Amino acid sequence: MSKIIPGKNGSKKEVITQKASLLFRKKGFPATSMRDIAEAIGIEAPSLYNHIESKNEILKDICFSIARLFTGNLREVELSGQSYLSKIESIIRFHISMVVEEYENVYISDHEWKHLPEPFLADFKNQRRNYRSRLAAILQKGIDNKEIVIVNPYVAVLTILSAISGIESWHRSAKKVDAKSLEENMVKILIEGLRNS
Amino acid sequence: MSKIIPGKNGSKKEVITQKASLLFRKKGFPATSMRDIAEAIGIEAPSLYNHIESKNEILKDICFSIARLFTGNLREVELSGQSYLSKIESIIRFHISMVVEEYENVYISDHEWKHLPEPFLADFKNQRRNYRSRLAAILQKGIDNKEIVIVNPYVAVLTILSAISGIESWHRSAKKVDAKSLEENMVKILIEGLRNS
DNA sequence: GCAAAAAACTAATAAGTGTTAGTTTTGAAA
DNA sequence: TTTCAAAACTAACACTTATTAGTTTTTTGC
Repeated sequence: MSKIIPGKNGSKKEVITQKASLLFRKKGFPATSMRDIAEAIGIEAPSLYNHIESKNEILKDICFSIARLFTGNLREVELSGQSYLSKIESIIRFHISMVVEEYENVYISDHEWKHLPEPFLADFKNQRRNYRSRLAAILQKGIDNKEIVIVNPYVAVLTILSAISGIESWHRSAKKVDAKSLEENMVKILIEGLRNS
Repeated sequence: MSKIIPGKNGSKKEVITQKASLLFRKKGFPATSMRDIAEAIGIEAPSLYNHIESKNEILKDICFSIARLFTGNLREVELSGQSYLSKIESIIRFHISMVVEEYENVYISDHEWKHLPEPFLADFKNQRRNYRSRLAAILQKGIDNKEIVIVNPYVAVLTILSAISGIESWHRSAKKVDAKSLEENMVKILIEGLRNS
C-alpha cells in the first residue's frame, strides 16, 4: 500500500535503519522481528528486502557507523596538544554528547554488538579493544606526568566508559536532567576523581 | 538417559538456573532457547519442565534473587551509623563484590530484566527506581552535610551504578585485574570525585 | 500517456520457538 | 524383588522466525 517516504536527508535504507534502531534498543536485537520493523514503518516484512540485505546488516551498519565516529574523535584528540587530563575530559564530553544526540544507536553499539555475525563480531571486538587500549595509554602518560592520580589505567578506562554508557538508561527518565548539567556533573565526578591534587 | 546430578548444595532446579544463567549472559535471554539450556545440561528440552515452570520463571528467579540481595544490603547500610560518604563507599564495595562473586546473575539482573513478563516487569522496575531513590537520598544528605561535593545526586547515582555495572564486561578479561585492586581503584576514582575537600 | 524501474504485495519455505501429552526409564524404599 | 514416584524420553503442537519467489502496484523519466 503505502510507500516509504524518505525524510529529506535519508535514503529509504536509512529510514529502515532508524526505525529498527529504536526497536533494537527497546526490545533487543533478537527479540525484534522483521515484522516488528516493517509494522513500525507501515509496510510488510518482505518489502524491507528491497532496501536492505538482511536483519544482520542493519545491526552491522549501526554498530560500525558509531564505532567510526568514536575512533575518529579519538584520533583527533590524540593529535591535539592538550594535557592528558584535558584529553580524557574531551573524550568524556564527546561520549556524553554522543549518548545524548545518538541515543538509540550508541545504546545498540554498546549492548547489542554481541549479536553481530562473524566476521563482523571479531572485527568489532578488535576495534573495541584497540579503543580502550589507546584510552589507557593516554591515562598512563598522564599518570607518568603526575597530572593524573596513580590508578590502574585499565580500571580507570573501564570506570569512565561504563559510567557514561549508563547515561542511556537514565536518558529521558522521570527525573529530567538536562544534557548540559548531566555533562557537567559527570565530568566533575570523574575528572576530580582522577586529578592529582 | 543421564540424570541431572545436583551439586551438594543445589536442587535440580538450581542446576538448571545456573546453567541458564551462563547462557543468558553469553547470548542474551531471547536468543537462548530451552534446547540450548537442555543441551548444556545434557538432557532434552522437555525434561526441563519436570523441574521448572517456564523459561520466564528462570529469568524471574534470577532477577528477583539478586534484587533481594541488593535491597537487603541497602537497608543495613541505611541503618548503620557511618558518615554519608562511608555509606556510599560501603554500597559501592558491596556492588563490586556482588559483580565479582555473582557475575552471571548480576549481569542478567542488570541487562536482561527488560524481558521479564508482566507483572514482574513492573515490580522489578519499581524496586529499581526505589533503590536508586534511596541512594540519591543518602547522597543528598551528604551534600547538605558538606561531606560530599555539590553535584546532582541523581547524576551521581547514575554514574556510580553504571560505572560498577561495567565491571562485568571487564571481568575475566585479558588484562587480569584482581578483584581487590579493582575494588580499590574504582573506589578511589569514585569516592575522590565525590569528596568535598 | 508510455515504458521501465522501483518498491510494494501475497504466498510460501524451512527452520526454530516454548511447551504439552503420553510413555519409558531410572533409582530408591519396602 | 517389587513398587512407586521422580525424571528422563519421543512425538507433536501451534506459532514465529528470516528470507525467497513471483506478481502487482506505484513512481519516475520521457
